[in-house]
Amino acid sequence: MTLTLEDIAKFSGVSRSTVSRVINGDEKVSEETRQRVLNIIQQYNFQPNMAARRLAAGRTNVIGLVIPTDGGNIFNDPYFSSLIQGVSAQCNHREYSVMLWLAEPEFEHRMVSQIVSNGMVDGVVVSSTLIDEPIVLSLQNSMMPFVLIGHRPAIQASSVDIDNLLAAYQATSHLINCSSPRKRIATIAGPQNTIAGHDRLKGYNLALQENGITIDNTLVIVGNFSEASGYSAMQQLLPTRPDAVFVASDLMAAGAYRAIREAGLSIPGDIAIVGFDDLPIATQMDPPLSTIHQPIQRIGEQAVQLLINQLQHEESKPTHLIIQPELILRASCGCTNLANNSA
Amino acid sequence: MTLTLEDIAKFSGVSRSTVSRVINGDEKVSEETRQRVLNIIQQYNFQPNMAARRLAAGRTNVIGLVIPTDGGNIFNDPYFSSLIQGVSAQCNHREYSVMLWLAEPEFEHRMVSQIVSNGMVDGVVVSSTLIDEPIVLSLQNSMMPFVLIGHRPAIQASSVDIDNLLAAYQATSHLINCSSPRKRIATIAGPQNTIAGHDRLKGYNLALQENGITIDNTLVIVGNFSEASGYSAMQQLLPTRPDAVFVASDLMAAGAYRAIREAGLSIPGDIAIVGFDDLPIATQMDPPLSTIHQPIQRIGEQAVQLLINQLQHEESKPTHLIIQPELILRASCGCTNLANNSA
DNA sequence: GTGAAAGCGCTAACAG
DNA sequence: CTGTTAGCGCTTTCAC
Repeated sequence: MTLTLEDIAKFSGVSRSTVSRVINGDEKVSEETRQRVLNIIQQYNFQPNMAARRLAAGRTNVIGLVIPTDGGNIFNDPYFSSLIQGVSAQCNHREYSVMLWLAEPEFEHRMVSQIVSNGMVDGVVVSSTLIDEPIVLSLQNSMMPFVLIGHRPAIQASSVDIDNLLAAYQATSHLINCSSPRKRIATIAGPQNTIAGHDRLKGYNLALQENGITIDNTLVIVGNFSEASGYSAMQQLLPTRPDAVFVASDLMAAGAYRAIREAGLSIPGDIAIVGFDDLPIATQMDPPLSTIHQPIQRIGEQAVQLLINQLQHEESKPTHLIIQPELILRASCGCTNLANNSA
Repeated sequence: MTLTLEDIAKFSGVSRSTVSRVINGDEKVSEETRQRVLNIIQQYNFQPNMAARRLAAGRTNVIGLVIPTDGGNIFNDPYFSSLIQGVSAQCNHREYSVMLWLAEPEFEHRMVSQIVSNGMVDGVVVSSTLIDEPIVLSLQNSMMPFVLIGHRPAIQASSVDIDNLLAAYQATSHLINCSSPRKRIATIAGPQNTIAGHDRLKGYNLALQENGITIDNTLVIVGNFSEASGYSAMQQLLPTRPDAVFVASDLMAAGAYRAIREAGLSIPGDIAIVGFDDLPIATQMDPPLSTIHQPIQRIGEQAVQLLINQLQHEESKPTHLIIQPELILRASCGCTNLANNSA
């Protein structure tokens, strides 16, 4: 039923190899032959069989996207959706397909051996949120090319990430110095076993230090990036009477809003807030949330680009893309300078 | 470097065929041989090469998940995230992998021919939101087994879906008859070229009819399921002074809340609301949103089950799973009977 | 129960 | 520039 190279060869009066050459863009085919074959291919809408191709050439034109789920319902956070979308879009452009692995811990072991040794993909993009991600280590020990989303200095692989530390530093500094300056700057941090959570807290600390503010541990609550955790973190924070909070994710900021509203306080009047991520909800919050913009989709796209370049050029030395953060000022920080506003 | 069947055969002192039999669970292998081979396999953590397997057997143990994106940034809606998660989880359990195709319209054609003819997947799950989804038609004309998410009576394929019409009927009826009954029942409907949008509007109409309320077209505004469209739809609705609104998605309900709040009206005091989807945000809205629960993740899982059963048993007649809706009563409908409450 | 042998559809030397 | 020839690693008759 489905056609093979052989059939196309027969139809166009050449050998199988020539058809293969045409398909793979080999230079050494006369223009005339090429056109003839191309026509036939198009006419029959011929698609070479991936499995055979893989077997013969060791290449699948498929990349894997690995997202560790850590047991949590990671998908309440649009972060991963955007990532998937970016990865997928770039793959479409480059004529690659994407194999998605949501790495539930229980299947992790089987998944890793699959990924690295059964030849389904040419390489993988790994969303490496945890500082100590076992999958990343396994990958490191394999021959499988991969690129990380999330910077991991210790790992010998390309990566793309936002500068979390700098971003948090800027956000916190802004709270301290903007036109509606604050004194008691709290933070709702992310989990400290994640790179982002860790670095963002470091950025917060740095900003306080540089502005001569001593760090008060009662003003630091660690959440888990979710709305619910932001809510309860804010409840814990309220008795300490902060007048500003740097929140390490927009989702947690939404939770903080809820707690503040319930306490009958106003934003930014009583408490100024700056978030992190610039999710779509940030513009719809009341008041609209000042936050750090993360071009998540672009990050996904760039990870794929790095990976494909690496696959095609056999480049050996890792590239590290660090994306510069951008602070988006809206109403929640009480800043009146809205030059940089958006939406 | 990586092992082959041949290697395992050598190590265990049998032939390649026997190893293959063991791996594929063929009965005709002596228990003793089986154990010996199994041990070696485990010891070396051997993974059979998928490409070779596919080529020889015509089976990949990979299913495709196709999500048409219609150009929109579909991923603001957690619906698709949950779907992906459900599909992925079930595939993990059944030892399948999932190939994800976000069908951007521009790549649709190429994607479809890939899907159906290059043998990367054994079958596909398609999220069929549009009534007239071209991909579904192409699939229909191919030999590729597939199951639909979203009911399509005209299509000869298994499907799983919620009973949108009944759900909308129940939601609307509740608004009319609950302990805080209403008269001017409006609706913010979904796009009428989607199955869900269409059926939910039908359910709304049916409920009005059955309760002897004449349908007033000024009380019907069509949105596109997004927060923003819910917001502007509600703005259009406000001048018509509805006292209740059935909103065809929770995201739109969030937008409606925003418009109502800005207009200085209260929920459910001035306007009662019932949403649709029961997204995580529903419980966090203020007041918590009464809505129709959709077990999206389960729907994804069941679609995979249907597909895999079909693949393994060569079943021919399509199965249609219709999931019964469940109305979750929270505070937004003004109903005091909170027996059914959640979260 | 087990092994030998014939491909699955393609790519990649190697000749010419 | 093009055709011939070996496989890639596995499954699956078909003998034994």
